[in-house]
Amino acid sequence: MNTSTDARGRLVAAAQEMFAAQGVGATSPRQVLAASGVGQGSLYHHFPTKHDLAAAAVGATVADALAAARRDLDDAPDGDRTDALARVVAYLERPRDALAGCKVGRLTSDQAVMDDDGLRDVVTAYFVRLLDAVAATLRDAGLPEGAARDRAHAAVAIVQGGYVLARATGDPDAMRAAVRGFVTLLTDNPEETA
Amino acid sequence: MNTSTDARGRLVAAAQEMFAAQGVGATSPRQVLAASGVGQGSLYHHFPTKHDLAAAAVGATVADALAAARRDLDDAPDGDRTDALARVVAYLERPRDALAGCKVGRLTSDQAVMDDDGLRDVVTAYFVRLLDAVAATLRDAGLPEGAARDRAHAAVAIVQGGYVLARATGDPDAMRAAVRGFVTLLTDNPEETA
DNA sequence: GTCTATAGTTGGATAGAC
DNA sequence: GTCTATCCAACTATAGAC
Repeated sequence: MNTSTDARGRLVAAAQEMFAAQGVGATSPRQVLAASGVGQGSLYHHFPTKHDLAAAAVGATVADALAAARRDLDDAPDGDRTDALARVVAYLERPRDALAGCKVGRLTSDQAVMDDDGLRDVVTAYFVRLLDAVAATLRDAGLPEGAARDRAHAAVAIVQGGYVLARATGDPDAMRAAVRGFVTLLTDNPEETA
Repeated sequence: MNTSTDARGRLVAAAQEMFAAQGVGATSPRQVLAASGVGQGSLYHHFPTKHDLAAAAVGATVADALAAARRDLDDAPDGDRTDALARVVAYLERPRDALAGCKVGRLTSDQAVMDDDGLRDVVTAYFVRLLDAVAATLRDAGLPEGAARDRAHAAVAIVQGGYVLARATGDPDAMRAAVRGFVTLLTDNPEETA
């Protein structure tokens, strides 16, 4: 892994950027190639098919996204009950490029991803782990299992739906309004029902 | 409008179905043509370009979706305060084909739609009107302007995000869990803050 | 490991007969 | 208004020189 790592790395980085901007299906290997600055032979040497390139790029993007979420959610070393709900709120309110859409969530309506078992599984794993992490934090906040899972689903849905609203209306404030509406309800109801 | 209406209608219906299933960008005029059963000449007679076909199909899909939402939200002829919140809950809990994704929401990550001013405007108008309708119903329920708008954004985001979660996890219950988590909070907090 | 050249397919769109 | 035949560009991928 000397000069080859560089070409490979540049290809993956370029692919991540283009996939985020315009989706996997709509991005051709040729475009990635042009953006990365490497030659055509290099691309097909490191990634024999488009699937291989997509797997590397999507895997890297998912790993980044999950790490970012965990930085918000797993902040406290001990189980601090009062702080746990604040960590979920911090996750919800983290500044996001709303008009760009979620790099991972957008893949769920990308035909090229959902038709490929390997890629779809990576996306599935991301959301399963994210939901688990949010639910665990809500249990730390004192919520019973059922309510924690339901509210975790709601929290992640708010973020994903916020992206959709922002893109649809062309207004980043649409996402912030959705988060605000949900956070107000969430923080006023910290621990009843299931 | 005699036999031509039939061919045109079948083309639009086929396009709506295929766009919903696999997106606009991923659907070729040739596929629509094959699914509709009409000949190639017919397609290009009624719709000179793919844009024209997409505009007709997306317009029809958006009109259907908005009408469905209004059936849930505008149910009462007078301003029934206690009933209004129930109408929003009915909108949220309406059975949906969660694994298929939202026919309109998915368009927001479709490059072919967002790059086309005409198509994007149709999608934007749908969400603006939907948000207005939900917010109006929440004001009927007694919420002040600011809270009504924020919670309307949250409600629509829950539905859109619910679709994303269901598709991502391959589990229709993921959407139901998100709706349940939100509805529980919403119905316990009918009218404070802004 | 990287390059240029090119194969084979499908994309969107048009021509011209009927 | 509808048909078949066809054009050209872009796509994914391969071949073979360096």
